[in-house]
Amino acid sequence: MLNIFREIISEVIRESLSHDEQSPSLHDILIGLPNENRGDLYTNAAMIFAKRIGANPRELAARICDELLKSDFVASAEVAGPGFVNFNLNLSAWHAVINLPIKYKNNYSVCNIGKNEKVNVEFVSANPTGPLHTGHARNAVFGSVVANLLQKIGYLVTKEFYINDMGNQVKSLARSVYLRYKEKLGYKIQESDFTDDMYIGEYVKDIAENVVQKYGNSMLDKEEDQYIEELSNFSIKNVMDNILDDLDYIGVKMDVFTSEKEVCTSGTLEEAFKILTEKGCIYDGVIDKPKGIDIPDWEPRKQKIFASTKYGDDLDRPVQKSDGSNTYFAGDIAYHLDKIKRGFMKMINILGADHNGYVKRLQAAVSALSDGKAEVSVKLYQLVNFLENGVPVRMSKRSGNFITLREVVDRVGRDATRFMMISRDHNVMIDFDFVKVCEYSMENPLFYIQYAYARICSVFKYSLKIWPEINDDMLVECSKCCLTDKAEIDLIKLLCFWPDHVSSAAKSVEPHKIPYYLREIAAKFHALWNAGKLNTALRFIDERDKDSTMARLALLKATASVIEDGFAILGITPMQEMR
RNA sequence: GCACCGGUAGCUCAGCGGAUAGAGCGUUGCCCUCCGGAGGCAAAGGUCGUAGGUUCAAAUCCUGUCCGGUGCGCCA
Repeated sequence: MLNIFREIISEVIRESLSHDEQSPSLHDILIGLPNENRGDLYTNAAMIFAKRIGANPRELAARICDELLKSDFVASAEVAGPGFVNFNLNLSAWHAVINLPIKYKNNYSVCNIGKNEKVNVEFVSANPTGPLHTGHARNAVFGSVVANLLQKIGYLVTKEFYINDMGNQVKSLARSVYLRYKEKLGYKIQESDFTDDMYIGEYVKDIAENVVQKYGNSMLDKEEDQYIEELSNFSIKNVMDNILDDLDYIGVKMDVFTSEKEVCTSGTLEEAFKILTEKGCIYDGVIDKPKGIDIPDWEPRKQKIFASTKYGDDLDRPVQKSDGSNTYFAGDIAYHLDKIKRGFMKMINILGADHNGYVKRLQAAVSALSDGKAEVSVKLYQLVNFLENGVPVRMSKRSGNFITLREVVDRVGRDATRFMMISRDHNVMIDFDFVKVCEYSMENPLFYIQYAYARICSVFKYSLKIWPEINDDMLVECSKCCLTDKAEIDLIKLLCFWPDHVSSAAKSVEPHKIPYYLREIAAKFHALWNAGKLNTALRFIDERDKDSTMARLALLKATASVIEDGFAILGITPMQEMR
């Protein structure tokens, strides 16, 4: 619907542009809801484009008004202030909007801004050394919703998990499992046998049990260098199975898992080094000591370094340690080359805010590898603070007493967890209060939206008892002339902007806009519900008047459809009743 | 020292170039002959951390500055 008006406005601007200038795309034209008493819709396009055209904004606005008025949908239009165009629609325009979500269902918000371009969304990518915890929960939900949104606007999305199955942490895991394994077989093990880098969660004992099942006591007499490889692989497999279950538990399904080890042994790493060396941005040198922080045992060390400052980083970064082995960064460079080779020119990585120092070097590497053709956008999300009725829950990773993703979901449910994790801008810390998240109150927007949906379902249940024959096609076809009240039109306006909001949330990678908007829709619905109590003419069901009931049911159907679409994006199941 | 993020109503947060800055909670006062009151309506409450700058227009963009969080050589 809004695009009809965008076309008209765009046409006016196009006529005024000289031929060599690019005409504005429809997405560049803002149409919004103005404040009360200024009309139904407004656009600032005249002011935005006046400068480029060299025209007077008010004159351009006047021309836009003239063209808008030619549309059957437009009742009136006027220039206001420095060049705003405010315009009002005929009721028939709003009534036509109602049909769209009913007819197109989840496709109502689909568009093709992405033009089927491939996008890789890498998220979670937890170390395979233990179960997912709370930080991963935010990561998982954020990543999956971003993927859903990008899909909506026409990108071909691949959801990917990078398995860090190399390096010391994997060996530590194997050593930890080995200790528990010996314990299972009757050896006395002290807590002090576990060094700081080792893992002491209960899951380590579970893996050890599996080792006993599979290997019996055949591992017992082996030296570390004999068991470490076998046990690492076995442990990683166990932990990854667990992580997959955890992801499933929170409603996340990955498309691709890529192993760091495979990337690093497939020749991609050498290829990446070759490309970067040919570009002259790999050299042997010494990193300067960072200023302003104390590193007591600092000493200069010669190592292989990537000149990431050439591509906007603050410091050059080592790709090899002084003993000649590769750093984690080296593997990650190879991994991103692998993504590029698989055809991803657009990549999104979801990382915790504690990785902020890593962003620039990664972008530098991708830029260098692809001559600036590929781009990786890193979305950092802030911490989640867990509270128990306002009191912070203490966590310590070392003691193994951190909260796992599974515990959170067990406690408050999958939908509540997902909603809470996605309801804030990723740049903002979340206070996740176990008590409040479960409350049935206004402090819990999820409940409020679910309640709206359940009420709509309830109305349909009731009305179908009276007229069992009513179906979606009839709701699309029926006359909506009786829908004239402000409360009704207000709700329709919100439904009208739904596709706009989805694409704007997707383009800016800001999924939290979805829950906020759904809350607004729910609020308008609840207002309408209550309006029917004061004014019986506004009640949804009038047993003596099937026609006006159908019109109202159509509005409710459209509302329910948008809520369903929004929940699908968020990965949440709408509830038909709240009991 | 440098980098990234935040600083908007008593509290938790939206808004991120547009016309009188919004919502929930909390406070105060109203609304059930109801298709689910687990709701709704209204009032009070703000020089958008601060100082400059750009613009017809700044909470929004730029620069400085203050406060809070995070990170900064062979951890991955």
